Amino acid sequence: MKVYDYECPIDATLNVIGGKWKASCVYYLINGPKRYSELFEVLETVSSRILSKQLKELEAQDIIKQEVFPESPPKVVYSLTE
Amino acid sequence: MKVYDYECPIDATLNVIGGKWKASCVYYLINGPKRYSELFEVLETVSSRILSKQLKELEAQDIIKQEVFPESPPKVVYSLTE
DNA sequence: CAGTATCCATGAGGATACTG
DNA sequence: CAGTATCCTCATGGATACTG
Repeated sequence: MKVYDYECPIDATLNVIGGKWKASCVYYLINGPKRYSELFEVLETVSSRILSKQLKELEAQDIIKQEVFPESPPKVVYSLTE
Repeated sequence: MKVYDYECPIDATLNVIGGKWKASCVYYLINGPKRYSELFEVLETVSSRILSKQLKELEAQDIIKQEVFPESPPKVVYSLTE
């Protein structure tokens, strides 16, 4: 949870959960790891570009982590970090 | 705190504190009522239009309340609702 | 002092099609 | 399946000037 370098804790907080779908992603991942497609479905109106983007940002902030299974078709699972 | 009519609690939450300055306003008001100009100063880089707008929205959501003292120069005080 | 009026910039988010 | 590439829209926020 590297959210240092913020003068303001509120800034830090909103930067983490401020994205339109970020809080929801984290929320769903509380119940355990989910595949990309599962998140995509449960979010219903998100576009794949946006979901992908927000997941990456959450990952960059060490909120969630990604696991790639080199299969065909590919399988990518997201889960919360500890 | 009328935040009904939301299918999603996360939506409700971000709608309340999602504005760039809203959470900060609420934060400063925890220590007691503040005048418009006090909030304006402490926020430093907010423009008056935006501050005004976000305060109104917080008011509309019953998060804060406004008190106007009919003096000259005018005095307007904001505080958290209970 | 506490706003409003105007006008402007930006980027977050979205739709759709395509690919390894 | 899990994204990327392109292109687009619009809300949010901002700068500045003005006013009761």
